[in-house]
Amino acid sequence: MAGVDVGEDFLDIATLAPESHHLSLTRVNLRNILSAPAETRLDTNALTSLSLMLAEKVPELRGAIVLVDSPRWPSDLDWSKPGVVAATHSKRGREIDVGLRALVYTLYKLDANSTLTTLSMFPTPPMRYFGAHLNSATCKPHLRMLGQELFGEALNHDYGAASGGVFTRFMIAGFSTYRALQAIGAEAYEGYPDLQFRLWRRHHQLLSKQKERTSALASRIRILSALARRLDISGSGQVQRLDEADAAILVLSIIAARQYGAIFILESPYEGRFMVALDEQEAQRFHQRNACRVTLN
DNA sequence: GAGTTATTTAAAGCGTGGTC
DNA sequence: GACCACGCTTTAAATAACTC
Repeated sequence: MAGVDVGEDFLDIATLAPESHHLSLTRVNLRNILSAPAETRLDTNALTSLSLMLAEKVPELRGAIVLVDSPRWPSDLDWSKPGVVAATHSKRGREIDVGLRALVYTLYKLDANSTLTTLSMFPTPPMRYFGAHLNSATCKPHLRMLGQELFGEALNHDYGAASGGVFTRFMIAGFSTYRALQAIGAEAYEGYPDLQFRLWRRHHQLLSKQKERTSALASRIRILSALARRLDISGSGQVQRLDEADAAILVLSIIAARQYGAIFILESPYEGRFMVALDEQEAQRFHQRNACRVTLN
């Protein structure tokens, strides 16, 4: 079982091996795909380099269930088709996002005292956003290498100047991570650390990363430590970064949900699959135990 | 009460300014 | 020069606050 927090330059991976009671943290430097050994460079490519790096640095990932904090593909493309194919199933936003909002809204309606009110998610941008960033002269070399392999000839199109913020540019690394995980036999799901922290915080405060930057990490470490204690898992004390905390909550909340909560899987053939871990109380409100699969569309 | 406008929230990174 | 805090970038949706 593993959780992956995706950044432009790094993947932070939290793993818990079967029967193990220790959480391991690993940071993978994505810029290292530029320096693949010369003897293999001809036979290999950026996505293969990434999967080799993952398999070498985190061998437990082979055959693991992995939650990734990134969407699987641009919002206007169809994941079910090979290559770059425009999606036709949904014109307004992702089905996964709509499904998640409905889930959170239902939980709120079932408990008026719930602190879980609405769900704020940054929308996944369409292909033109990623195309414009990848075609920009200032694009980071390792992102360009990954992007060229992901999108191929679709990048020959003129997407205009890269506009807007760079918030969601990290998703190029996310799309690549799904491919690399697939290549090493991992079963990947999308996950959302902020939602998992809110669902598992119990009486602890969860402070905003944006507004209370200095206390945000401490508030997350308190939630992780409490959860790890309940599960009798060591190693949560290593968490020193927000990225590590995000990776750790993904894996710990899923393990906890398997023991005394419920797991929801939102599945869309066009967008991929999303996993949510519910704490005991929320699971009881839904009269759910173990896992529940919701097929979208 | 209906309609409009403002505010809030998530995501990662970059540039600036202050301190040591 | 290194390090840290801070403000800013985008989008969609829910809600709060406002006018008429």
